[in-house]
Amino acid sequence: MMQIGELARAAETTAETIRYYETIGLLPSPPRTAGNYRAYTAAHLQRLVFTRRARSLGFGIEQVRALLDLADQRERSCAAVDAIARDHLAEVDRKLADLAALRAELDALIGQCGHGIVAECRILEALAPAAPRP
Amino acid sequence: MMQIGELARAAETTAETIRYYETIGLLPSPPRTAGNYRAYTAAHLQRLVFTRRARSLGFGIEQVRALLDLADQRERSCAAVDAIARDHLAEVDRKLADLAALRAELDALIGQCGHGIVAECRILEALAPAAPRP
DNA sequence: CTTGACCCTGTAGCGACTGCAAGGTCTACC
DNA sequence: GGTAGACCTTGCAGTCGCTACAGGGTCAAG
Repeated sequence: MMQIGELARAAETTAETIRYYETIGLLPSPPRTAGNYRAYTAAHLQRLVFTRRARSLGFGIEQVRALLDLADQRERSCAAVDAIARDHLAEVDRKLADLAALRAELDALIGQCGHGIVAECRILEALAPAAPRP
Repeated sequence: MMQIGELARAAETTAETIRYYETIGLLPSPPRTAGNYRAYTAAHLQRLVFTRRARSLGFGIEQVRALLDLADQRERSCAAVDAIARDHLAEVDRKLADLAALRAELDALIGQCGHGIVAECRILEALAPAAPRP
């Protein structure tokens, strides 16, 4: 039996996060000691490590919830697991593309700076395309 | 003089966002009509377009605030503008690297799925490295 | 018996909006 | 003059995934 701080260290997270996961029903409420402390087992740790790892891979809370549920149904096909992971990969690819496009635009913007005064700054001009040029 | 909906359409945003920018002091409070409607000019539109464009390039609200302040000091050197833009580019590069690393990890995870049952799913195993294998 | 490390609940805050409720105003038409 | 409908007003709650308190309780060591 561990208490919450120990569990947090073991899973490289914080007690606040663990309590948060409990309130949103992502992790089960553990039994309590006589002094009302949460008492965790290795099974709780495994579930928490799973959760933190999925979160660190960018899965959302609801996706993690679905993955945890699936992991409990050991006889089911893992097609649903695969689908969640592929959905998430597609989402990550979308974000990567967006960010790369943004980077290119930002880079072009910076390349235009002539290091003069603000009145002639091409970065500011590029940001405000409707600005009148005297 | 435009009212808020017209300004929103012209800047491709919403009235709610414009009012939000006003409450946080990013955009100035415009004069009001007799009926208490906000009355905007072309200058307001220009400032709003600037703001939305900077936001769409990923600059944070505080960075936009700084850029707007700088744009008003027309005689200053634009080195500060350049610095803000370069800082942001560095931040975007960091995010791109993080996301690319995450993508690679996720891709490796998915490649392991043998399409069997959950009990043997390598995706779930990879997520919970401490899981005992029977 | 006190110190200090740990734990408890409950609530507010972050960023950048978004959505909604309950009401006021303006224009057009009958 | 009445009314429908499009617009506007304020204020507040919700989003996501935590994080940071405040104000208390518990427990082992010295």
